[in-house]
This record gives sequence, structure tokens and C-alpha cells, in this order.
Amino acid sequence: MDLKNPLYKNQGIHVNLVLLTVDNGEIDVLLIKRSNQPFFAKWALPGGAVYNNETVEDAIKRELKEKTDITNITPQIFGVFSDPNRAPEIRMLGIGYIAVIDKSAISFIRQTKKTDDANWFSLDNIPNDLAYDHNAMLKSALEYLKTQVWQGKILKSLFPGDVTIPELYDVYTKILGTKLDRRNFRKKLLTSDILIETDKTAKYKGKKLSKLYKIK
Amino acid sequence: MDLKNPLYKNQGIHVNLVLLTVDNGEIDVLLIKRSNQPFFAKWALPGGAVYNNETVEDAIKRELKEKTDITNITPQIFGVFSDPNRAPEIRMLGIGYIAVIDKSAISFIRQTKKTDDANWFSLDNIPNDLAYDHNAMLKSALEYLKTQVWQGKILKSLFPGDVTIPELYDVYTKILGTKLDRRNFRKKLLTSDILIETDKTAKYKGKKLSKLYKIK
DNA sequence: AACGGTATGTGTAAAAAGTACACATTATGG
DNA sequence: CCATAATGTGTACTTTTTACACATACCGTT
Repeated sequence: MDLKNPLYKNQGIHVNLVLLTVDNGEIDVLLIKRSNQPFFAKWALPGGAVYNNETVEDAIKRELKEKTDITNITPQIFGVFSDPNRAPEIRMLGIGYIAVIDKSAISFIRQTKKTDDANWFSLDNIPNDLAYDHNAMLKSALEYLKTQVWQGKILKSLFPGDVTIPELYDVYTKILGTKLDRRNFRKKLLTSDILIETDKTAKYKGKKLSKLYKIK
Repeated sequence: MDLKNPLYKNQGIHVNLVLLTVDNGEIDVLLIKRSNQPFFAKWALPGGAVYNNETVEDAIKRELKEKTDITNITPQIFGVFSDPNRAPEIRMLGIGYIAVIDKSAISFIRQTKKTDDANWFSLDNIPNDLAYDHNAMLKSALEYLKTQVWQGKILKSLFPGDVTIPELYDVYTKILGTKLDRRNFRKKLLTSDILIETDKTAKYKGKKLSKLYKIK
């Protein structure tokens, strides 16, 4: 492979992270306000170039650590974005990764919605002019998430602590975009052997106390 | 993204194709004997560089067309391979695609096992010193195939013509690596609404005639 | 002509998973 | 105390999955 061949020189490899969290039944995604051209001052998915001495997985974990200080989660790849014109001037390949985390596990200022340059956006409220093709990337990530949502692993990273079934219910209906039957949802979770009953309770939306469960 | 930054300059993007076909219940993969360095004279998955003016999907379809003249199949991505040392000297990202085709649909000489530079290898008989990380890529492709094998689409591209249930059975057990119950396998296929009964019959392994089915 | 061997074709019962569906209870705010 | 909104709960039905065994066709051999 002759990297001076004009057919395929000046190629760059980028990774982007769709980082999701849950806040009171709402799903939020982390966006970064760009401080450089191109797409200056536009919101974008966090991401960056893959260095020559690292794998793509290394790069995305580096990105996750930079933004959140989290090191014990491995984002999952959901797509490769390769339109030759997705970045101006150069050929830039984009590799999309998704991770779902517990907001309280983040040790950085970015856990608030206050900073100027990084912000959690509710999925119902995403700017439609994200940088690059990031609106499409985000859409693709959410479709991937739908296919993964009944796997215990994602459930665990969404709710590493205790959680009530009504909160889980809200998150699942948001992710799947369908109204599930509440009783069947509860039954499925309780028979799936991933919830451990605790003796604690908490209130979610209602006035009644809900039982808290720990995710295995 | 400054492509002169030494942290990430001289990056190349490659695609590779795991092209599978079925020959009398055996699963074969197409390998190419390399005529250049690196890995001169080693067998490799077909593939090549992604040009600056095309998407990754364009590149893999170009590759498929070059090798087989097939244009009506879109290979499916199964993985991204990014070890910085997977290619000597340069950083070369490898993107893996898989397609399953009917051998009789190929109009090229490569449909035989006779050519010097391209050859169908039975999965039971793959050289363990393929170029690059192609042994790992192939393994990854076959794992992906397992997750996809009950989807009608793959079934259709494996057997676009008529096929007997015993032949399907052999292919499925090979792909999945498990012994399925023959009766349940037959029932699953027949109730899945993708097989159309024909009035033709053919012999497969046995001495008894099997009914031929057309795949919807 | 009989026989052995290998592959093919066939049905049923039990278990598991998924789906549809309605009402009483809690506690807050008015 | 009443209205309201959220929570917790069980059953019947349907569908899907799984386990399991024997008779038949046809070839080659004796």
C-alpha cells in the first residue's frame, strides 16, 4: 500500500463517542461545542483522531477517559461512516462507538449541564445541525442500542446502582420507542435473573414508594 | 484534523472481503495468493485500499465485482481491525466485510479451484498462515455469520436457486458448529415462510430423492 | 432375490416464552 | 375528603422451542 498514491493519500481515521446517560428517566447524550474550524461553535459528538500507535479501541477509550475519567467501560462499535465529503478538504473516516454510563460515576464537571463547552442533551432536544454527519451517527447509534437493550451488560452500565422498575420502564420505552406492557415488562425483568431485590425503597414519579433493585 | 501531525499521518484504509460459497454442503472461502510484498506468495483475503472519492461500501463492492463480476449483493460489515502493527511499516486500518454467494452465479474463472492466484478453500482446510491478520478476520467473520444465519437474506444469497433441506441442514450445522435436531430444523424452515415447495426433486447424499425448495 | 447400510421423511407432547388484559392501593395536593 | 397520577399485582391464552424414535427409499453387495 503506497500511501503516496493520490487515489488514497491524506486519509485520516477518527473515532466518535455517543455517550449516553440517564437522568430521572430521560436519556441524555454528551455533546461538545467545537472551538475550532471546521464547524466552529457547532455541537458535536466527542471524538478525535486515532494515533498511529494505538488501536481504534485504544483511541475511543482515551476519548472516554478524557471526557469522563471512566476507564472501566469499553464502548461498543456501532458503525463506520465513510462518505468522502463528510469532512471538508480531507478524507476522514469516522468510526462510531456507543457507551451508556451512570451519571453519578463521572468525576468531572461535565456531569452538570452548566459548562459552556460540554453539555448533556436530552434525546428529545438534540440540535439538528450537529457538526459533520453527527446527527446521522447519533441516529445510527440509537438504532444499534435498540438491538442491544435486553442484554444485561448494557442494563448494568446504565444502572450500576439501585434502580426502581418504573425508572427502568421509562428508559426502555424511550430507547425502544414503543409502549411496553408494564406488567409484562416487570415479569420479564424479574424472571431474567439480573435483578436482585433489596430491602430499600425510593420514590420515582409517583407518590408511592417503589422497591429498589440492584442489577447483577 | 491536520494530516501532517506525526501522531496520525500516513494512515491507510483497507477493506477485506470474506466471500463464502457452498459446494455440496461444504462451505468455501475465496482466498487470493499475493503477488507482492508484504506477504509475497501467502494466501490472503481479497481486498484493497479505499479510494479518496468513494465510501467504504463502494470500495468493497468494487472488490466484489473485480473478483466475481457480482454487482447485486452488498457485503455486510463485520469488524474493524486496527492493530497498529497489522501491516509492516505503515498504519493500515482493515475493515472486514462478508458476503455469501452462489458459486454458479460467478461468471469468472475463479469459480473453479484451478487458478494459481485465486482459490476456494474449504473452511476445514484454511492455511494457518494467511497474510496480515486474515486468520483472525476470517474467524471473526464466521462468528458474525452465526448471528446472522437465520435471517432470510443470507439464506437467499447462499441458495438463490433450488435446494434440498438436507443440504441446508449441513450448511447450517457447519456454520453454527452445533448439531441441530433434523426434525426441528425442517419444521423451523417450513414454518418460517421463506421456502417454497417445488415439484422437483434431487438427490443429495442419500439414495432417496429429496424435495427441492425455492427460497423466497 | 434377499440383505445391510445410509440418508431421508414424519408427529406429538411437554416446556418455555410471550402476549393480552383490569383493578385495588398509595400518598400527595387541592 | 376527594381527585389524581403512579404503582403493584395474576391469570388465561397463544406461540415458540425443545425433546424424542421409527419406518421408508434406494443403492450396492452377497
